[in-house]
Amino acid sequence: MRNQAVTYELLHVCKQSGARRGVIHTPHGDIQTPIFMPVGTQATVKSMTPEELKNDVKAQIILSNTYHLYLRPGHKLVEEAGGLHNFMRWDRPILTDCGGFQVFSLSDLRTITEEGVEFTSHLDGSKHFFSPEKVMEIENSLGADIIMSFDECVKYPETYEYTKQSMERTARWAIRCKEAHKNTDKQALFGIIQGGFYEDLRKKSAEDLIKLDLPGYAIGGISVGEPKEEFLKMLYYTAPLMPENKPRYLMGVGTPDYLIEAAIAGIDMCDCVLPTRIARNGTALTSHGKVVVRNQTYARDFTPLDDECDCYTCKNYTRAYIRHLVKANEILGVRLLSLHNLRFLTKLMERVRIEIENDNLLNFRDEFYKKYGYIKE
RNA sequence: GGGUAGGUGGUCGAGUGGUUAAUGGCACCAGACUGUAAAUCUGGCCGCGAGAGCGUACGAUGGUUCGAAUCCAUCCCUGCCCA
Repeated sequence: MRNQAVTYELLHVCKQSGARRGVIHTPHGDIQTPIFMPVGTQATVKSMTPEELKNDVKAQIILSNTYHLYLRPGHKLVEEAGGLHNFMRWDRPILTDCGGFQVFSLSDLRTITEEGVEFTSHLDGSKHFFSPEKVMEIENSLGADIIMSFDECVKYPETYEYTKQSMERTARWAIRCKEAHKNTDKQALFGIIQGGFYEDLRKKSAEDLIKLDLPGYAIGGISVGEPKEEFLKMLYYTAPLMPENKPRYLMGVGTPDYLIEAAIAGIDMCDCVLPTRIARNGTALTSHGKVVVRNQTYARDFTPLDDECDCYTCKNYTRAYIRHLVKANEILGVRLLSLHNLRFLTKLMERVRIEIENDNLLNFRDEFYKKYGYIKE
């Protein structure tokens, strides 16, 4: 094997749950896993500075997005700026998503063929074409430590036939991505397992991609609106199909319960926009469940968002004050809530890592669910 | 004192004889949000009722009319202009 940009080191397997405790080595430092990765689509985790992400959230790696940075400001510009790390002043690892999710969610603006995807810019209506080769060119310019191969994220529900066709095409695109990817010593290309909610397709997708011997693998196309039991079924089916000696990434997962389940299934990395999005919409994640702090019940609540949280927001501000900021449409409200929600999830994963080391993750899950207010599955 | 423009639901503001419990914005109340076209979107927002519906409402009072927030009279109040 050539000198790989990214490698995985397994430290411990939880005897109770089978969850993995590990380290991912990258050109911009190590990542302790399992981990939650904040999303910074447009080269910024909305409203957060890199210092806040490092010192307060304690984020080890963040995501950014091929589709959005290609359209604006343009990947060549980012390259000129010295790459994404330099451009946004983030010196820890970055992962860029390939735009496959945008291909899926902006579906009325695109046409998919074997060659690639023609789409219309949501910014100015201009026509563009993404092929696997083009996506690699962009991701190479951006320079993230981990880059995702170009895939199609199929919606839920979708027919067996279409899902099969799409999954096979995604596998063919992965081959082309691997061939087109230039900076293998600096950037690790991860493959994305698709196959919708059909076990045989998931299995086939995993097999096809594993043959490519990529440095890491992701599960895509779940957590797209399906019931939780469907999600869990696919998660627990697919994760064990993935190589044990490489990072396993579950894309787009986000809620505390899903993150814990992902760890138990043997997943190392998750990302989600949820904490920052619901922050902007006036909601906090807490150890006692979701708190819609914008609601009137908190108008005179002079306690922190979460009494167990160690974040800057919780150490300094009350629910009443944050509610006031949110109601008054003050930027600080968005920032304080974003910071808290992100810290809540990174802290949750810190705890998950400890519980794995202590072979106690299942007990922790039950405790967490009880306190959070989830009904145990 | 004279002239003039006005007084509409929490607020701003449409409506100028019937399809008006009354457009819209804001405020307010709640819900949603999972590889970010999201500081967004959806619903509610006079009272009672599960509902059909009933009751009350467009400054006040009195009228015209089958029917008035809309027309008439008087009164009250507000802005501006002139003395």
